[in-house]
Amino acid sequence: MVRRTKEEALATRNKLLDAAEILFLAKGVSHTSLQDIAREAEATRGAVYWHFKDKADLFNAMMDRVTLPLEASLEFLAHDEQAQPLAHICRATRQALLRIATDPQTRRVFEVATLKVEYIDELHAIRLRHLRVRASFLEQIECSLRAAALSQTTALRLPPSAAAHGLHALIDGLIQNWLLDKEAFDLVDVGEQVLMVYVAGLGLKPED
Amino acid sequence: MVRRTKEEALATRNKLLDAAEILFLAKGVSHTSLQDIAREAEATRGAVYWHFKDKADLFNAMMDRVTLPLEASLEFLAHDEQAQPLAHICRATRQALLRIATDPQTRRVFEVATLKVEYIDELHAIRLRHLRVRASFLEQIECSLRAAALSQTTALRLPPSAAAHGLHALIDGLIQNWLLDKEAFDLVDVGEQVLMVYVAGLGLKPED
DNA sequence: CAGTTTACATACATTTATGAATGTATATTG
DNA sequence: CAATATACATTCATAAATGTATGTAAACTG
Repeated sequence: MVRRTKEEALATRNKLLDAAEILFLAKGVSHTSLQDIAREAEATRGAVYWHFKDKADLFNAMMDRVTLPLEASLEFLAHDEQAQPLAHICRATRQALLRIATDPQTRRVFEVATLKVEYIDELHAIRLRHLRVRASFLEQIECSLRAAALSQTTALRLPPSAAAHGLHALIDGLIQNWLLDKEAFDLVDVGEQVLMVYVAGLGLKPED
Repeated sequence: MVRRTKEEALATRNKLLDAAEILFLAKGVSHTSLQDIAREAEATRGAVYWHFKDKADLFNAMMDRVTLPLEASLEFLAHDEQAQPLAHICRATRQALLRIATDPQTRRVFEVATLKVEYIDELHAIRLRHLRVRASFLEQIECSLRAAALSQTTALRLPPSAAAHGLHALIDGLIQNWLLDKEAFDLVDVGEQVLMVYVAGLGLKPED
């Protein structure tokens, strides 16, 4: 009917993505129709098909709203030379866990991405991005661990690559398990504690 | 047409579940129709609906074929009083990782359960079981950690509950990340190494 | 060995999602 | 201010999945 201005169009797009987040979380991605999303956003499928090619495209856009800023901050941290690499990892981890635990949108999208979607060819992009982010994260951890060992003049008890995989698995596993049952434990507190334990196990002393 | 004997019927059922495993893995659960499964198993939807109430029922049956024996062995371990609780955990973990890494059926089903299905109400059973198994696992770990600390007359650096959550997250995270990219690292080797690191970080000496 | 149940196959009715096509009123542009 | 592009809404055609209902031949049972 009424043609919208560009701002209004952007608002419509965001309402569609908001609706998608909520419905994906509640019913799963593949059990949510574009009709459902349009209805929840008080629009029609016409609007959906105008803004997005199909459901996969909409899904990726939904992911972008959350992960793009997150990846950006990760990149930022990666290029930031730190005097205390270990404390740096701990702070970054703590911040990430805090954000997941407290920001509803981040939590919603993470939960959708881990529990409410099937990693299939159609959504291949999400898998690729997941792998890319992980690779970059692993690289940074490994680098920081090497630097920390060097500055403490101690040898890591593990090859740095394996040590990094373990640290990443620890954090990742905590997040996944917390999403599965948020009452089970406090994500930020337990996260900080077990991270310290793991780092100590590697043979490193806590900085700061 | 031809009525089958009971053994043949069981064989049909298993062929259907085999087909489901393969198709679920390839296309995701919700993008696999019962038609697809019947065709892959060289049967018809009639056979599917005879053996299973619907897709959710079939999915649960598929899970049962793998997880029931696994849970059974877990229960078995739980009731087994061990003189060396720490070594006990390590052996059990190693065995689980080895099974996932080497048994194709176990790997398929784990991959489906973690990456190829949406945790929604319809499949609520899988979530409940997941939580139940996790709770039982956590309980056993916590118990073993306490026992190990006691026998070594050292205090854990963490409350046992948090320590258990960390250990579980570590193993779980490793499995999930390995399933995401099996070339990235060796599940059994890295698993064993990082487990040792974490345990050491808790303040425990390796037994055995 | 007749009756019953089993283990499916086939056919049907219904629902639902999708994508494309078309319509349209208004913002935007030159 | 005319022309065009935008931001949708509506309609249509098609495909596909589901559940149920029915058919059936052979296995099992008393």
